[in-house]
Amino acid sequence: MDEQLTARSKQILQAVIEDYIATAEPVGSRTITRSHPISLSPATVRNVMADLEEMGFLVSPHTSAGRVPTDKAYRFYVNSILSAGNLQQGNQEEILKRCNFTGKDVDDVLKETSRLLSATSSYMGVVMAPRFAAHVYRQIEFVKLGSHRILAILVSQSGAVQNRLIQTEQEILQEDLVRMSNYLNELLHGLTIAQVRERLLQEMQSEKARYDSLFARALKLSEEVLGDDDREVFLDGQANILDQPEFADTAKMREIFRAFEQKNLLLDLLDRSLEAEGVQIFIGADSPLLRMEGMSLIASTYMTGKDTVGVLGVIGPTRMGYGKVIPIVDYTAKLISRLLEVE
Amino acid sequence: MDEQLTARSKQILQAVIEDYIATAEPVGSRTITRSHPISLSPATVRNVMADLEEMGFLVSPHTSAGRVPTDKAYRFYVNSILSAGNLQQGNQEEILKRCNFTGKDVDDVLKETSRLLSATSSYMGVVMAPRFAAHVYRQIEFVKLGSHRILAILVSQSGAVQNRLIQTEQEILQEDLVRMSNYLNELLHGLTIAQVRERLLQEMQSEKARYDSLFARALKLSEEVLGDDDREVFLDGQANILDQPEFADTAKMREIFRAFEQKNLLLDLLDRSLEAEGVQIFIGADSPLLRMEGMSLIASTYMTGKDTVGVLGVIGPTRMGYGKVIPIVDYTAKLISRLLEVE
DNA sequence: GATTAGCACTCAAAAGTCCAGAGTGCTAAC
DNA sequence: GTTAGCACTCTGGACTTTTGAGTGCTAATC
Repeated sequence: MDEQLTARSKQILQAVIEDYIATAEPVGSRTITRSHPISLSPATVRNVMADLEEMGFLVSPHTSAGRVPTDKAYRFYVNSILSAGNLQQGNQEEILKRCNFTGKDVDDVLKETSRLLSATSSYMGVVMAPRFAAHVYRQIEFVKLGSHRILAILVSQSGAVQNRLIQTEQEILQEDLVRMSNYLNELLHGLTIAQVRERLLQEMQSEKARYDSLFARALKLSEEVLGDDDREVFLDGQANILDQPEFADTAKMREIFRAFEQKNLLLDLLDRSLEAEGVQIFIGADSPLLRMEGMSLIASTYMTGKDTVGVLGVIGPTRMGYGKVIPIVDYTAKLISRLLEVE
Repeated sequence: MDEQLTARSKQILQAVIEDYIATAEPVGSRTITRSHPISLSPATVRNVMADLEEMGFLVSPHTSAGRVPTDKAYRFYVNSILSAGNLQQGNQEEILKRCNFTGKDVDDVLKETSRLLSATSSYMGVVMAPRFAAHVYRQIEFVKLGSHRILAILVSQSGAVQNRLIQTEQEILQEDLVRMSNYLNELLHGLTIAQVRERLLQEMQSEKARYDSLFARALKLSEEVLGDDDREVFLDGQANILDQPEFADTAKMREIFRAFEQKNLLLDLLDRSLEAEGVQIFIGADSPLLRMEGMSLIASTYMTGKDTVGVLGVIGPTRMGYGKVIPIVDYTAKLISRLLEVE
């Protein structure tokens, strides 16, 4: 990947990228020599830039404008320049100061986290909730609301709650409901929700279900609570991208908002980041969603205990303050992991 | 309010408003005579329009543009022209087709409703959830997750669920938790959450709390679940307003998004609609939020049984298709009321 | 007396023109 | 290898012109 760039080219590439990140304007040879401590004349810089353009790191929007970094340049920047230690520190206090998670349930915490990410990065914050299936079963509870209406509440070990309103055909007695949940709590204790699902299927075919109709009905009810398992995504700070000059044009903006309205595109992207651990960076063409809109994603997985369960991150323009945002995402992911572990 | 407009002026005012709603361009005398079946010459229409301007129903952005309806005109339109029966029907099938509420809990239903409203109106849909305090207490449940971690779950009669993670200082035994919830369920049965709150305060001062420490602790725990009672607001379809030509300019757009990011402004506005029953219309200057952004709100209260509990509605530009949206809001409110009643 | 035709006038938006500035590539000198 | 110099290019902003929709007024008409 290193493609033998000389130290000088690297330095100049870095200068171009950082100027562009700061101004969102194509940057020219002159500007660089002024704003960076490079003891070269503009003419020399021009030569180097021409080479970099040749190699595909830069493009000029038209003959006589400055040059703009390509996705390839950003990738190189992130991998070879930033990782060499140019990451900024010191947002940790800000993050800690902003987060108040006390007494919230898991979903609220994650929602709050997306807000936190967007506020500290000033781009969009995104959090994908753990797949419910990954949680460990803790308890099921049936609350009778009316003669034919039951509220089923499923609680996981980590405190996530899923509830569902169920209309029943026959009336079920309160005491039967209690017996049912006792059945189930014993049967399902310690399994993950995914395992629970399998187990229910098994049991429904079992001898016991055949002669014990109450048991059978219990299985059926509990299956309903497990019904859907769409992952939730929390997205916050859309308004932030309005401030990015590259999206000033209305048509562009509309496209972006429309794209992010469909959370499934976003889900696909986040799903991919689940595959590897730690911080990952998707730049432009890495994903259909991002490519179209000229955006990047900095994502990190987070865990409960030792299981990777979800992804959180920041979405911004490719021209994003990577040096600042990467540590933010990294730190936040660790914070959430720690939080979920204690729980 | 009728301010003696002649039938002809009314007709012309209506024409101006409807043209403007359709095109978002100032409308001139010529345009009207062409697009409406009015057997008058442009010159005559001009005279009438001049009168209407005098009366404050129209303004011209500048000398030689057409004219634009004022808020006053919209109000007149909504009250005196539309209510005379120009409401369109026939969105009911679309609404019914789009809504799938089966098996969702209350919050999900309301969220889905805001989506429904925005999709059918093509403006923004907004739903304010019932104040939790208005719900009737049904049951409280404590689930022990760890030695010092308890999940408290509060269920209302209508199936709304509120849960809270609580860190305790001393460990509480499972069986004590069961006794606690039994206490509370008996004590609080049939009260509204608001009453529950008062009752808890009373009880905490009582004799019993003084000598029965378990009881006292139960009270304290349950108080925590009641902690916050911020009303939830679901807002959907922000992207829709991007399509409105009057907001094409980026600065305007940004303003709007920022304004709606702070849900408290929205809450204030919606709170006001709670005061009266049925469909209400706020146009521009009626509210600080709307005035600034040139928007209107069509809202309706909805109920559970016979209690007004929440508000839902549509927010769009003042130049909004009132004739279409009013019935949508009305019908949706009734739909939700019916749904919550059965529950 | 209400309605209409005619006309001079106004103004904003669109199209056209011009200019300055930033930038480039190339060549020749250092 | 580096740099100075120069001719060339292109965009964006300022300024002007044109166009067209619309107005208000007056005088003629129904």
